[in-house]
Amino acid sequence: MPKKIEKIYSLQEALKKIGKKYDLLIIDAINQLNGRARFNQILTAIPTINPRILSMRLKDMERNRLLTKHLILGTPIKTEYELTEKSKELIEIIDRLKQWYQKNC
Amino acid sequence: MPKKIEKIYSLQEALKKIGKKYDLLIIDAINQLNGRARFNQILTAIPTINPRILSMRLKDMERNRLLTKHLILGTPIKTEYELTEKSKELIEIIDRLKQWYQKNC
DNA sequence: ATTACTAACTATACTTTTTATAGTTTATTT
DNA sequence: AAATAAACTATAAAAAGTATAGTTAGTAAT
Repeated sequence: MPKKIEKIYSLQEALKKIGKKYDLLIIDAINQLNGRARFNQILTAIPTINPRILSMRLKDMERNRLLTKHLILGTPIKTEYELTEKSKELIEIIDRLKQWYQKNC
Repeated sequence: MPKKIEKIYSLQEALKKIGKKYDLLIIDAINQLNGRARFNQILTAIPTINPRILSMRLKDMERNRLLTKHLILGTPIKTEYELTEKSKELIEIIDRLKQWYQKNC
């Protein structure tokens, strides 16, 4: 997509990156867990998500550089997902969404 | 849901109101059309949406007081959808999302 | 008086996404 | 050898979204 047109659709494009049902919830959950969290911690923090979707979303968000995956060898092997600068910049937007809900709903 | 618990989940609850695929796009489209727009204008402004989904989303957003529906009698009969105060307060959040995309993607 | 036109939908069948639930893998501890 | 733990993966079913065509109501043109 050419640069000029990109600007027009940037909301649409932004939502392609973080507009799926659980994207912002995952970022928020990791943030509440100090910016770095394990698979099962995220699973517990979001009561309605199921492991299949979480796994798929994490993989996708890693590809989009919203998360960094860290393997912690040992037994059992552990994984940690860390927010990137890119996703940290969404925290403020997430907080505004919460404020909007508190005020209006 | 009790008030105390509500706060914890307010992102989840906020996304229930405006987290579906086209909700923010519809609000943005109407805003670009000066805060009030016709069905077919919105349909044209969002190239990928189809009339079935638009119709359903508009109905739902009206129920949630994100939009006000106005009937304009005449021939053919026209409808206009207007942003409410509640949805106007989302415009700033939408703009921040666009800025986030411009900066990071 | 039929035909055409327009806005705003609605119907139907199909595809994609998400859910629910159970099972797998790897490597210890007991 | 059996149990435990973390991080998934498999399968079938339900929900959401897509594509395309058709409906309704009321003029306006032929």
